[in-house]
Amino acid sequence: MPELPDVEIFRRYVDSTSLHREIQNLNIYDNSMLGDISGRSIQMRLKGRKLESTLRHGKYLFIKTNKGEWLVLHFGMTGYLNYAKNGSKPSDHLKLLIEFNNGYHLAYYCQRKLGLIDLIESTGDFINEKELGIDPYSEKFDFNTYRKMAGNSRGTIKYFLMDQSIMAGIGNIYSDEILFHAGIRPKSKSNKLDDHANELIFENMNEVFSTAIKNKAKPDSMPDSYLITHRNPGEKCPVCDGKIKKEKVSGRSSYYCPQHQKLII
DNA sequence: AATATTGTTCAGCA
DNA sequence: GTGCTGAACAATAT
Repeated sequence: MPELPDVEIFRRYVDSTSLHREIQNLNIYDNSMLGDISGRSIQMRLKGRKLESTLRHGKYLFIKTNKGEWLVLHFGMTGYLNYAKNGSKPSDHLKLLIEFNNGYHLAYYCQRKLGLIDLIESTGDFINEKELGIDPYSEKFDFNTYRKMAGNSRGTIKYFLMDQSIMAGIGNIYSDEILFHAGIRPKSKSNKLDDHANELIFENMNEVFSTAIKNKAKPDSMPDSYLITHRNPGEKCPVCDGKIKKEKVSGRSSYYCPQHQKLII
């Protein structure tokens, strides 16, 4: 489920646990998740180094080493991090283990192996190669930029929000959440939305991100007025009298409330 | 036993 | 080129 807010939580987690300590040992347990580099090479290049800072773009987490290289982590659908004492029993699906010289380690788990572990020289080049669009949770992102992009897109608003080459970071869960609060149905046409509708989406996008991040991106900690814990067909809408509906949009199961979310075509 | 999850990438079609 | 669908990738739950 790791989308923008989840990865932002991971980023802060690394910041508060794993920076400025020497890497004593590093192991990779699955070569199928590597980018254009061998596990051995990552190990050799990171041993004895320190992690210095972090950066997030969309659903990607970049961790800079004191050599200037960046460790890249993508979490696919099931990836997560855990910082713990060495020797503590590792869970299943351990893919990467970074042991520090203070007796603790940072572990990366990924059950369904759809993530990525990589080591790169330049985050800018990486973002270009992956054709990632602008990160919607950044200073540079303003309403005018958003409005222009939405107006130029001919597909559904759901497709637009989830297209990583337009904006990077929004997935199935949070696109539904944003549209739920904006009161617009997922199948609405992106370029048919007027300024008011676009403003609603833009505002709620920020609201949803900051709320999710504030609550550590844990579904159970989110306000009850959020869709995230009510993603069941037929369940009562948490903000009106409607009933939650499920519909395939852009290849994904999309949940919305037909009562308070308007279809704009 | 089939289906549904979750995200990315790619093939194929209009 | 754009929009969109469906498949593949993996592993698990219902």
